[in-house]
Formats: sequence, structure tokens, C-alpha cells
Amino acid sequence: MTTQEQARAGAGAAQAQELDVFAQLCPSRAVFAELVDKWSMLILMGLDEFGPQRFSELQRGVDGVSRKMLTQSLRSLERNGLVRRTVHPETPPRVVYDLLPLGRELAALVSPVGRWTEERTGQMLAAREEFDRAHADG
Amino acid sequence: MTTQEQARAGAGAAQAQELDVFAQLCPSRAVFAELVDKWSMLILMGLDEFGPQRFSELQRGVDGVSRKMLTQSLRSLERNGLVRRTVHPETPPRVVYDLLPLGRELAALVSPVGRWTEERTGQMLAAREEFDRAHADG
DNA sequence: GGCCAACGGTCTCCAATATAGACCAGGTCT
DNA sequence: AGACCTGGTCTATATTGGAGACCGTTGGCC
Repeated sequence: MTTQEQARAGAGAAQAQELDVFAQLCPSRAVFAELVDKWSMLILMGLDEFGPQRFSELQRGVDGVSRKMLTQSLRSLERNGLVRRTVHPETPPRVVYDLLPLGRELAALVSPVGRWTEERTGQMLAAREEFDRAHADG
Repeated sequence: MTTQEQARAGAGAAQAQELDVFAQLCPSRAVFAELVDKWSMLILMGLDEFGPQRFSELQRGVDGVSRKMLTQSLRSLERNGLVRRTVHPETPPRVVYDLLPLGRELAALVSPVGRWTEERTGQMLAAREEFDRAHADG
């Protein structure tokens, strides 16, 4: 066992909660895998930045998402207690989604990732070009 | 066009860079989609928390990752300039991966998401139970 | 009345992707 | 000699994602 692995092994045990996203069978890993998803992240960021929105507003805002994936991601976020779905019984019924406290917490952590990506995209595209040049044949 | 959509439309134009993860065809969306991935995130967090590691150390540390996905995610991170791959020409050759400055920046934003997930997993599992109870038939 | 669109979805089909597991060459250990 | 470790690649199968049809209700338009 290497030094890093000793550190890893110790890390989990040291925490009172015993939850570890690095462990395949830990419930927190499953939750993590469900949250760390392109569409869920964008939805969360959208609701955080632009406030409560209807289904079709979200679909237009999160450009490129299909109705299927939007429904699926929203259900997942709702089930995990991050987002609230409210049906206003008008004709036609309005369905509005907004963030619950848990969702606002996560959005506050995730939005910086989005902004960072936008800031650093130029550097990453440059790195790609160099990588591809270096790995083209020789 | 709703108030939120006006806000959205204005948001991109207001930024000098014109990069927007919400826009399907923006390069930053493609980069975002590539980074926001279960395995890439865990690898980044692992390298940040436990330091430079070999391929097989990472495979043991990021529990459950297949060699194929580990290779693929590491190549992606390397190509985008987040991670460095160093081959030590010994027998057997040692291959060590470590974070570049770009990778350290992103890891600093992503690790909190992992820690938050561990902290809040309990609440999310509870929310699930309630959701499932409420949506079991009637 | 007839036609079309918007709403918030669901359903089905097909392509792309993830995972499991075999395989590989070179070298070490016993 | 035989088993094992290294850092992968390759293949077969399971899962997932996206495109687009469908749905019932409502509203506008001619």
C-alpha cells in the first residue's frame, strides 16, 4: 500500500460520517453520480441565476436539452429535494420549478464551475491544439 | 419573451467574452460537458487531495472506475491541459499523473461539491423516501 | 367550423456510450 | 517454469441519450 492509499484509507475512517464519494458502494457516491451531470448542473445554474421558471422556459434557456432529459433531470432534482415543482391549476396549467434550500446550496458551488469554464475555455482549447499537434503521428 | 429570457439574452451580450455554457453551440458548452463527468471529477478530486499518483493507484483510489474509462478520462483531462502525464522509463515503466495549474484551479472548485454531497447525502436520501412515498400510486 | 400552435409532458425507436472482461508485451518474484 | 504486476487496448454486451411522434386541453385566427 502506498502513502497515498494510506492517506485515502485514513480519510474515510477519520470522518465521523463515514460517507465517501470515492467508495463505489457508498450512498454518497450514487448521489454524487446522479448530481454531477451536464443537464442537472445547467438546470440548477439556470434556476439560480434567472429565478423560478416554467418547463418551457427552462427548455429554451438550457439550450439543446430535449424534453425527455429535461423531465428526467428535473424529476431527479425534485426527488433529491433540490428543486420544487409547483402546478398552478389554471387553464392551461402552469408548472413552475424553483430551488429549495438544498438546491440553492449546491447551485452556489456549481455556478462557479460554469463561470470558470467560460473564463478558461480559451486556454483549454489552446492546450487541445498543442496536445493534438504533439500526438498527430510522431 | 419572458422576463427570465430577457435576462438570459442580455447576460451573454453583456460579457466581454461572449462565451456562454447555456448556449448549445458555444465552445465553452462542449468543454463544460466534457469536464462535468463523474469520473473526471473524481480523478481531479483524488489528485488534488492525495497528490500525484500512478495509473493503478488512481484505479484503486477512484473505486469502481474501469481501466477504459480511467484511460479515457485521463486523456481528456490531459488534452485540456488540466493534468500532466509523466512516463518514468524504468522497468516496469512508471506512469505518474499530476495536476497542472488549470487542474488545480478546477479541483479547488469541484472538491467542495464532493464534500457537500457527503454532508448532505442524508438529507437527500430522506427527501427521496418522502418523494417515493408521495408518488407511490396515490 | 377548421386549422394551427403552445403547454407539459410520455412513448418509442435508434445511435452512441459505459461497463465487464479478455488480452498484450515486458519484466519480477519464487 | 508459472504466476503476477504494469499500463494499457480490444471486444461484446448493457445502458443511456437524443429525435421525433403522440396526447388532451386551450386559445387565436379566418
